[in-house]
Amino acid sequence: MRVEDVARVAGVSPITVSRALRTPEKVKAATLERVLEAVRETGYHINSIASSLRSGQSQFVLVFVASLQNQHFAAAMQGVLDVFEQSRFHLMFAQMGYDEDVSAERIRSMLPFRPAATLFTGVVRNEGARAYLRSLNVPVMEMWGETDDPVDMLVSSPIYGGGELLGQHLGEQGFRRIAYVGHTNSRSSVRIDGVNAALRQYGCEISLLISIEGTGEMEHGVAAFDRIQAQMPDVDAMMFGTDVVAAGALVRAQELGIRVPEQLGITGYGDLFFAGHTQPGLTSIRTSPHEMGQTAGRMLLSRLAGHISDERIIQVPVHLEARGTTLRRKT
Amino acid sequence: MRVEDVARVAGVSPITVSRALRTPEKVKAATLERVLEAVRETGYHINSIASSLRSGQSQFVLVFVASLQNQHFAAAMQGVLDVFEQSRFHLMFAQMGYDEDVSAERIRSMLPFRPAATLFTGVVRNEGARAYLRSLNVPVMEMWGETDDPVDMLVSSPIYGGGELLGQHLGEQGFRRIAYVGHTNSRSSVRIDGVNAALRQYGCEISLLISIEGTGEMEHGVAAFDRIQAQMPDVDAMMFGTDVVAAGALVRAQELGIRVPEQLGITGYGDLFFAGHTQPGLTSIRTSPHEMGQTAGRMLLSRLAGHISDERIIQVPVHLEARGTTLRRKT
DNA sequence: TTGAAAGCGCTAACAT
DNA sequence: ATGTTAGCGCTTTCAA
Repeated sequence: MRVEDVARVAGVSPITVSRALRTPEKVKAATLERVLEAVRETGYHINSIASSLRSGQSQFVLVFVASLQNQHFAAAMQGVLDVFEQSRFHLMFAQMGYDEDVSAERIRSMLPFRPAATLFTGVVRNEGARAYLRSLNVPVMEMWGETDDPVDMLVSSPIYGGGELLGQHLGEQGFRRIAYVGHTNSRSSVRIDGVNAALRQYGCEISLLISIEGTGEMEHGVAAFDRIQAQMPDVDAMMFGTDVVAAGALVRAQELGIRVPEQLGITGYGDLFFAGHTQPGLTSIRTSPHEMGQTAGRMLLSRLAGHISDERIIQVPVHLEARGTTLRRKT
Repeated sequence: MRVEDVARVAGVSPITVSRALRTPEKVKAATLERVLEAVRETGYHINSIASSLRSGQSQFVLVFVASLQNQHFAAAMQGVLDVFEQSRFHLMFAQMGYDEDVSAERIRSMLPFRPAATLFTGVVRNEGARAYLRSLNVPVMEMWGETDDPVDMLVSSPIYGGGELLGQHLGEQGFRRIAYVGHTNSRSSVRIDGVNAALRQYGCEISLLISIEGTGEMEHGVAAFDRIQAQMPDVDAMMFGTDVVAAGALVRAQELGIRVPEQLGITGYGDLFFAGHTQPGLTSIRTSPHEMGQTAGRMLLSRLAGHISDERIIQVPVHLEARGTTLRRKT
């Protein structure tokens, strides 16, 4: 089934069929009706390959995702899928590492065709890649990163602010000898800065920083717990970059009979499904990844529909979930 | 940059460039060398839109995923991404529901271009869709379902077998009054059949079946726990379709001071990251979703490379992880 | 408002 | 082993 077939059935020329489908307002109502009827009758579906080739505009949105095994990214991508579901666009997935260092070459290799838009689960730091993306002249969505200067649009979670909330809370609860365990790349260091800024009001900062890489697992929390106890016996709070690792540390504390939060405070990040159900409940920062994905998807769709907005940066707020692992004072 | 440009630099005709890239063995070594050098020099990347249009073969693998918020599916998709990373194929993601009832129309709407292959995180039950997929004449990969008759290929997790392992284990540990909480659609009912088959050797079957829908959450486990206790006060084991829901029930049991496993056994399914770390450890079935994704990806790639195998169905084995929530006898 | 002609970039089919 | 010609299905450009 090709436009030609539909055109014959409708008694018009192929180009009129094309117009009826892409820009119906440019076709007389009666003609439009005939064409749509012919489309229904023939079961025609556009060949978007041919369409893309000729028009130079594809219906592909290129999505670079750090890892689908990271629940936050997976949830966000589901949000993006939800939003694009009803649109004429298709999502193509490719991997980027965790390091925000997508090269221009990597992107270019994914661009045998001109994508309608691109989306990254991170900020693109590589200057060559940024320049290349700008030169493509299509909407670019970055997510999660903390930056004042996105290539185009940014939907982010206030990482610095999340750190501040935790630091503030720990300070308020009287914790002073604090260790931090997590990624220490550019993205995460912003969070650490936020923690320290808040803690300074209480006359302290993070005393010990332990760097872990890759996807955090509970075992990492167990190991980090022991390492911290060895290096810093007077530690009174441990902060973890993700809830999963924090949960591992919590289990370890309980094995060793260390009382939480009296002797030791523990915080996670991300407010995963189990955070409210551990014993005691794990203090964490609630981000809203699925909502972030939907927001990013909607912004892209709106832009693809030709709407231009001045709002280039959207912050989806984070919330402190103060629970049993740190609550030791009435507030 | 087009083939023409590369051809000029290499001093050959465009078709030779095309051949050098697609079927290097059909080009003389010296010519190949010159062409590849010219490609490097010009930074040429093939326009796969044009390539697809002309050749009728796209480089798109169409992936229908139930939900990326389901960790098993997300992990599997990451496995697929890993495998396709180095290939010339691109992955396009679309949604299918949880209900294994993808319609032919839904698939057709995603096929304005002819995909090189398709992959589903489930079994396609709809007969129209199955017929349509067969008519496309491209590799079709289904995953997870229990079926003797996949459209083409199937990488599955032995659902019946997983149920059997759990039923056998519970029987052996002396549990007899058993409730099951989970999905009850066609996919899951196979698992329940497996449980019952094993339990029959011990003279019992599942006594109470509670159906829940959608993504299981810990709260569902709490609610189901209370409902079971009310309807079946002499229950001695509760089985849950997913670890998350099981973890909710475990928390509830502890709140109520019910001793696990002495008074009550609890099982999950999926062996999520936390299963070995709850107190006591949660007995579960370990599937290997990331590995399943890689296996499925490799089978597709192999098929796309022209290798034909008789192995249409691959079972990625599951393992019983017997832990504290059910271990009450020396075995 | 509609149509005719041309061509997007590549590769199949057919030569040589 | 390499080249020539033509055309995939659509939509741009230009004309009526």
